[in-house]
Amino acid sequence: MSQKEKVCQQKLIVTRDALEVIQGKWRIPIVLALTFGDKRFGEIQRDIVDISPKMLSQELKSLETNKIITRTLYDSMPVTVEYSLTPLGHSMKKLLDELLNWGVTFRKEVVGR
Amino acid sequence: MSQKEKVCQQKLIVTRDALEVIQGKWRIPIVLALTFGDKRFGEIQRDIVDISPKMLSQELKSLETNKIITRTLYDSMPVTVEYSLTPLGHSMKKLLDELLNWGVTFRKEVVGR
DNA sequence: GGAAGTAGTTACCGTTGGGTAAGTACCAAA
DNA sequence: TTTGGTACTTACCCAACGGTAACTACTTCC
Repeated sequence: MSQKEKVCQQKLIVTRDALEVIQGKWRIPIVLALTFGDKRFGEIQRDIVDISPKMLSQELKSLETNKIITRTLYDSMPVTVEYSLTPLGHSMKKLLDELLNWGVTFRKEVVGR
Repeated sequence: MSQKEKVCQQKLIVTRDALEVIQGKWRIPIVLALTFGDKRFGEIQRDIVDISPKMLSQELKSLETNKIITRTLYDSMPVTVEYSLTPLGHSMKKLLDELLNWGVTFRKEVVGR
């Protein structure tokens, strides 16, 4: 196997690992919403209007187990829960920026505006 | 709605549009493989060892309709087909780099190398 | 007491993403 | 004529992703 092919193989492995974690319709949008500051369940739901509470709950859990966000319960009245990005979550910002950037490019090229 | 919330909304819209195009297990890996040069069907299959011909064919078509790759048929003996990135496809390189970068970070943090 | 807001959970169901296996069609070399 | 290489397509099936709707539990406000 050539050097080039080896590099290709390694990049593919790492990229596919990363993809597994951020796959799906909702995980990236949730992380993006949290880059604007810590938010409560209801706030995220209001940002991402068409996500159901079931999916939001499910995806928040998945992001928590992958150490991308943390869940903090405040014993206030009424009980509130805040979600925030971990350092690992914050480390996704450049990735999110590039995704947004490319989204703009794609929009111009294909969608036509 | 505050200025911040408006920005959040707009970013969410564009990002979700972009996500739709690159979603799934295989599209990003295929594009990544093609950043190493134009390739034939069989070559991509050898790079991404566990992709089935069905999925490869299906995802190549999807990438073609979204103008990310082009399909060129060479009337040689035997007939060969080459897939290559369009300018829009090439514009994904920074995104792929960041995904790889983050993949490395994630690996260190969670998988534990 | 009833409504409304907090943060979810549960049950049910349908679509689609993806896997397996086999088949197609063409050509070349042995 | 059989094998092998090119590039797929087709049929079948299952699990996971995601949607809808209803329900829970607690508290405060009216």
